[in-house]
Amino acid sequence: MSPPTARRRLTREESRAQTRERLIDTAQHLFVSNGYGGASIRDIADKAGYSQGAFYSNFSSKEDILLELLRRHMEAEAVQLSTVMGNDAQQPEQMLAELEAWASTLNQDADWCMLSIELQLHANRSPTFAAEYQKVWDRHRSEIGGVIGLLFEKLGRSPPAAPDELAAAFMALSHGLALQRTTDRMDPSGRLIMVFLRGLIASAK
Amino acid sequence: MSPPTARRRLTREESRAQTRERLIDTAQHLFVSNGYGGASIRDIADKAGYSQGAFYSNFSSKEDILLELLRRHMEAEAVQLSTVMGNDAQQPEQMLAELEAWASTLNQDADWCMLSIELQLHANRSPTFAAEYQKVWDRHRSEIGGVIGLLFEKLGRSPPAAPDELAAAFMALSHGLALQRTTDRMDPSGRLIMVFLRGLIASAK
Amino acid sequence: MSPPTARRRLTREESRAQTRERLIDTAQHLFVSNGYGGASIRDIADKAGYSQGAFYSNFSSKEDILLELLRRHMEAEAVQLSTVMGNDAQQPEQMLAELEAWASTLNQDADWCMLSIELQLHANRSPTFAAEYQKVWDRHRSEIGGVIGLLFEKLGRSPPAAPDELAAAFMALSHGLALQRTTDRMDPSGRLIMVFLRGLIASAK
Amino acid sequence: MSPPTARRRLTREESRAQTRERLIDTAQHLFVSNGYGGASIRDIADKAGYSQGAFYSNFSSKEDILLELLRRHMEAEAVQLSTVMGNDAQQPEQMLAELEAWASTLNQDADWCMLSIELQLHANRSPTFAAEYQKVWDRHRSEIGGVIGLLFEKLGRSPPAAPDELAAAFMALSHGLALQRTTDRMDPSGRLIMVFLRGLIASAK
DNA sequence: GATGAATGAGACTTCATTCAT
DNA sequence: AATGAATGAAGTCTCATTCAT
Repeated sequence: MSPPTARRRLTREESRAQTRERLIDTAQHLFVSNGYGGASIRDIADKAGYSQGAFYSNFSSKEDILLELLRRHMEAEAVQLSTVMGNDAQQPEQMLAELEAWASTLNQDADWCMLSIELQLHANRSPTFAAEYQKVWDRHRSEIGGVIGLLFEKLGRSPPAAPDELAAAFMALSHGLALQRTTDRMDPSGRLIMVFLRGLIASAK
Repeated sequence: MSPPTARRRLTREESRAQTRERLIDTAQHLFVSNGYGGASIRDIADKAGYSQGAFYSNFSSKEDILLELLRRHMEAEAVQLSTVMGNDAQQPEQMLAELEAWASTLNQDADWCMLSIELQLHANRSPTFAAEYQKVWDRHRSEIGGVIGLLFEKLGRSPPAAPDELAAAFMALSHGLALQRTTDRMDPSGRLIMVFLRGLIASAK
Repeated sequence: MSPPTARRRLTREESRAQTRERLIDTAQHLFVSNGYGGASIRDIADKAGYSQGAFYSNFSSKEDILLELLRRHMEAEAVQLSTVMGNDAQQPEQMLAELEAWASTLNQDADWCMLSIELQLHANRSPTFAAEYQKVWDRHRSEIGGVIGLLFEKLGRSPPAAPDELAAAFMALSHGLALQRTTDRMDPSGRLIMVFLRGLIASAK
Repeated sequence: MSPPTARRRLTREESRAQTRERLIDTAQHLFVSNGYGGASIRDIADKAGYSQGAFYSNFSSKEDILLELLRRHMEAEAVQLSTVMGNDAQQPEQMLAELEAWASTLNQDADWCMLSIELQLHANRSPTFAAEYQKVWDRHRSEIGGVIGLLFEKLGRSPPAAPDELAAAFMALSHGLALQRTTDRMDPSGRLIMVFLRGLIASAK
């Protein structure tokens, strides 16, 4: 009945998905700028253009939407990493170059890192959330740890600490730097991360 | 004035100071465990053993007590650093040893780092607070930056990034690691910081 | 139209009737256990296995389904009473025995009485509902009153109060006792009602 | 400073007590007319002339104020009963006369009985509340049971059911009749209760 | 200096109901 | 006939803050 070229009216499922998506986006922005506790559901719904009830027909609670953000965060980070580390037959120089490319992405979106921090903070406070968080976190850390281990292996050197620990340290560095970020200052996160990584390599035997 | 043997009744000023002190201590604990937003003034007053009114007799607002915590935080960190870096005629080996001692103190009290994070988070959200925070932060960073610069100087090498940036990075690392801390896992913060520092030195020319 | 051997697909009307029936049953259970105000339409629909929309396809409002329950309640009580009081040429002893049988049915289903109470409570609060309720109630009371009047007549005694009042009192007694019912205590409603009835007869001249 | 004859400014305690009292009174009226579930804390506070916060600085929850009403209800009923049954050396005729006086008080305040019903209903739904309720209820029932037992003893007859059961039945009767009460009809509760009581006596041997 | 009752705004959440699908 | 996403009002409760005592 409606011509295929015209902007089609959304099906019910699409419409629901759109609502969900808008709420999730808005929630992310507000969690980042006001913190999880500081962002109210009223604000999220209002800014997304819906009623509070719409929020609750899409999410069971405030924590529920944070869980959804956690899932997406993890997924996106995994995708990002696998994109960077795509070709498996690599020279160490290539790996370093790609790591540098990856590190520089961290600069782009401070929001992204701030969300990590909010997730971590909330995990420290809500046992329910902590359980989910731990799974995601452990997996991500061990993926990065794998990359680091591989790098040192290809360089024929032994890493100065367990790869997983180094992975955690790099994430810590990145989060800590995000925390320091102000709007008026240029952000050196990516560069500093590489400085530290080169240092580790230099000190490895 | 009061007989030395009897338990002296506190003067009015001492009593007031005691109240202040107890409120500050309690506030710190609660800000750390619940976050600034998650800690209520009623909780602070209750747990400190006072009424809400007592809080407002000593502090003008919730942010006011956070400012006081900020001041003390800065002061304590300065003292800590100057204790470690006391003797100014030092060999690089001594400096490293003392830095290691300092880094290990960071393990001791996760609360300390979490407070840093809460301060930083609140600075990102409240312009009033941000102004005060920036002063303290800049000063502290440049102090640590000084130590790092001096270290490289004594080693006769040039640091792989501006000393202030490196200082910020080490603080970021320490905060990021504190954020990861769970009760059940041993905390490798101090050790990792030294691993990274040695890396920097190794890569410096 | 449909082959008699196969499980016949429900006609549209039958299907609708089934939906209605299930919703009514579920509503009754929930009104009884949570009260009219405490039972939500979402709960009713969910527990009945339908959507909220299905509810509104069958009933115009929450009060509407309560009205339907009222109608059925009245009808069922009338049937119950007429079953018990079926043969009109009776001896007083027979009547008492049959009343006893009837009274004992009140023990069986506390839910039944609790529904009466919910209906009465809602009638006290909603004028719309009260109008309908009053009709049903008056009719039921006068039916029971008729039985009581007849009993005393056959006994050749005059009742110690207007039969309708006595009827109301017996219903009150039964409802009040239902209200006291707890799961862990055996319910003496039927027996107590007979004790009171025998008392009335004994005191009548 | 203020003359003793002038309307004195309330002390803090008096003021608090006044607030509590007004909230309790208002709550009772609203619970009776709208039911426990139908009365909102907003309404209670508003009609009492306070903010919602004032409610919560006097009661910890909605159930808490219902518990307070329960306590007062019990106390008042105990007082009422002991007033009626004051002189312990009584003739049966006196006792009956006094019981009649007591029964007639039940007519006065339908609200009183409706509150009983709300208490009972809520006890059937909230386990927390049920525990408290049971204590009060058991005690009250056995007090009335005592009076009934004594009456039959003085009459030299044995009651046609356990005195406690009879007590429960009379309370049930009174509650059930309260439930039937409408504004436009005169209330025969007291009279009917006496009719039933006389019946019991007449049928006792 | 300290109290804590009271405020008013705002938190999260549930509800009866509507309406496009 | 039935769906269920969305609404807007209302629910219980907590908060930072004020002020008479």
